[in-house]
Amino acid sequence: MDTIARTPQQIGAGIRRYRRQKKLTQAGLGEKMHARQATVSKLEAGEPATQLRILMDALAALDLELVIRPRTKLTAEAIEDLF
Amino acid sequence: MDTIARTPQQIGAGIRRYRRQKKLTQAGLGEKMHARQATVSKLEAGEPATQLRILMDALAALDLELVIRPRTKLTAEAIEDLF
DNA sequence: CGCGGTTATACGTTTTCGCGTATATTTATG
DNA sequence: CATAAATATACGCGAAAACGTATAACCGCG
Repeated sequence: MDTIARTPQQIGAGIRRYRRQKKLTQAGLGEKMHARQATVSKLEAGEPATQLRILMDALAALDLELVIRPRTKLTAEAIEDLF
Repeated sequence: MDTIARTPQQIGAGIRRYRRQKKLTQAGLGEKMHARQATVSKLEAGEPATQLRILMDALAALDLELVIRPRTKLTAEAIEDLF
């Protein structure tokens, strides 16, 4: 399932979901992307000052990609995803 | 058209494309998102250490959103977009 | 319960942001 | 061309990340 993100928190939540799907720990992901477990923790927590490099490294390590697109109207279903 | 991004450079290029579509200058976008023109410039240049907050503020100001999804195979068309 | 694995947090250091301010450089337009 | 507008770059500063290392808090499972 694709994840819509409009805030750093939502990005973090998405990363976490995909990481768990792949049965990886934060430490395991950290190793793949050459970052510390603590850094992965902050990324997933949605720390707004996290650097883009960290995000992109995580996405690459999880074989994910970003799409930038015009904001969609929120469907009832999408609203559910916010929680 | 949606933009696929796997690197900070591609994110920057996407932002720039959407900004121009909206007939905004870097300074104009900067004002909307409470950042300096110089900061917008670095974001669009794909500076990897740009902070997530800056990216999300820019997306919000441009009425855009992110989607996180598994990497797609590159179609011939998508490969064109890389250049 | 108790424990092993996972995740959150801490401290000191190095690195780098984004800021204000200012200017160089590039690009568009008359 | 000339000139204005837009974009890239510079310097010094304060704030905060990511780092190594370590430990505390949490969570599932026997």
